[in-house]
Amino acid sequence: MLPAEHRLRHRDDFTVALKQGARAGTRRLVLHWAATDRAHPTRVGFVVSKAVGGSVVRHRTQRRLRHLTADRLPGLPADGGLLVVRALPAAGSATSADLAADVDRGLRRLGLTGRG
RNA sequence: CGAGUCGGCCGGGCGGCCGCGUCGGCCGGGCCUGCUCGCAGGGCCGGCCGCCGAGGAAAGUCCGGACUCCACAGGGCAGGGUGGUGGGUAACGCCCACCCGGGGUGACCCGCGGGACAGUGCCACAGAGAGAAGACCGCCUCCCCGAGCGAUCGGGGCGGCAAGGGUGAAACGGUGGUGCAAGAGACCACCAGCGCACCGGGUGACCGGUGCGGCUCGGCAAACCCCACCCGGAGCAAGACCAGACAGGCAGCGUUCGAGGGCGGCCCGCCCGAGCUGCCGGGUAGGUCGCUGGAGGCGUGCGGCAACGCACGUCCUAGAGGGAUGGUCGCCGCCGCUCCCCGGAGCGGGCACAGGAUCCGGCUUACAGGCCGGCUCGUCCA
Repeated sequence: MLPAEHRLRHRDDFTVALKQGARAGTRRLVLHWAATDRAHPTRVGFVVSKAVGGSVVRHRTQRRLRHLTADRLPGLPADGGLLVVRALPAAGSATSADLAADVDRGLRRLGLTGRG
């Protein structure tokens, strides 16, 4: 799991990131980013709908995304924000390398690569 | 050896590295409590090490229980469920054995298997008639008309009949005889079937036998219904506790002449009872427990046809909370494709169905590939 302080847990937070945040789409993913003024570490959540696949496929996809995102967590802005990684149907049949490339591409478009 | 049938089991294996989660240990930091004042205990954060870490269906959420709360879990109605018999079990709609009916040469398989003389209802199409039913074709006596010498034939009518034909999933017994104008359980014999009595076997469903009776009145209960038995309700987001935040106001009903409540409905009984309801305003996303050791797995022995039970020994095997299993590499097994020196090489996100969420017992559904065993039939050999 992600450390508790980095977990996005409440439905309202998801809504804010999805509806009000900046968006960057790739073939397999859509990343949503909403900067907040709260003094709270950056929180990350995942959305993997049934369109991606069955229960096994959905869980595997979310695990891959969580590990990929956890590796990149130190590079994200430290002053707080909400990041939601949403999986598109193509994510279910993608390789881990493909997903990693899409995560990096999405973060770059949102201007989140590298601390600072 | 071939064909078949039933049952049990596995469901990729081994290893390296990085990462994740529970638990345990060690080290460091800071916090709280206690006192004999430098030690003990508790929990928090970080690092390192070690153990363990999804399934046979974890699934569908269809039954049954454990557990929790509703004071107790009471009666009746309504409602729901089950439905051959006996047993197993905590319990079941599950399992085992047997009975009955049907299928198969057989092993074996299939059956939502109580009641249709308690009542009501339905039986499409076809058909005259679908139930105290019915007469279309048909068969027959008699009467009338016509033809013929006549036997007889044709047409019509009052009646009788239900054997033969025809319809249908189904038409109220079957075969042979007596009988008759023609016929018919009208009567007789045997058989089938129904009912009753007795005898024998079985715990029982039921089976076998003997005698008698009236000769016989279909099907559907997954139509209503009747009978027997079972079911109080809600569910781990149950529920218990800790910490913390806030702000109340107005209206209605009520405090022994009692509001309201007792978690699906109604009535009764019993119990709790000083608050309850509506509107406006305000607050709330924290933590701990429940939470995994159990009707538990495995082995041996005993009882039982079996399901299963008992005794002894032995083992400990996930516990999250937006939810831990991901990535990568090597070797092997199986599969597919390509290549050729016919045995290897190369390629491949190939290797099913599928991911725990309180826990068990079942059922049902999905499933690549594979292993083991019992039994039956056929063929061949001894």
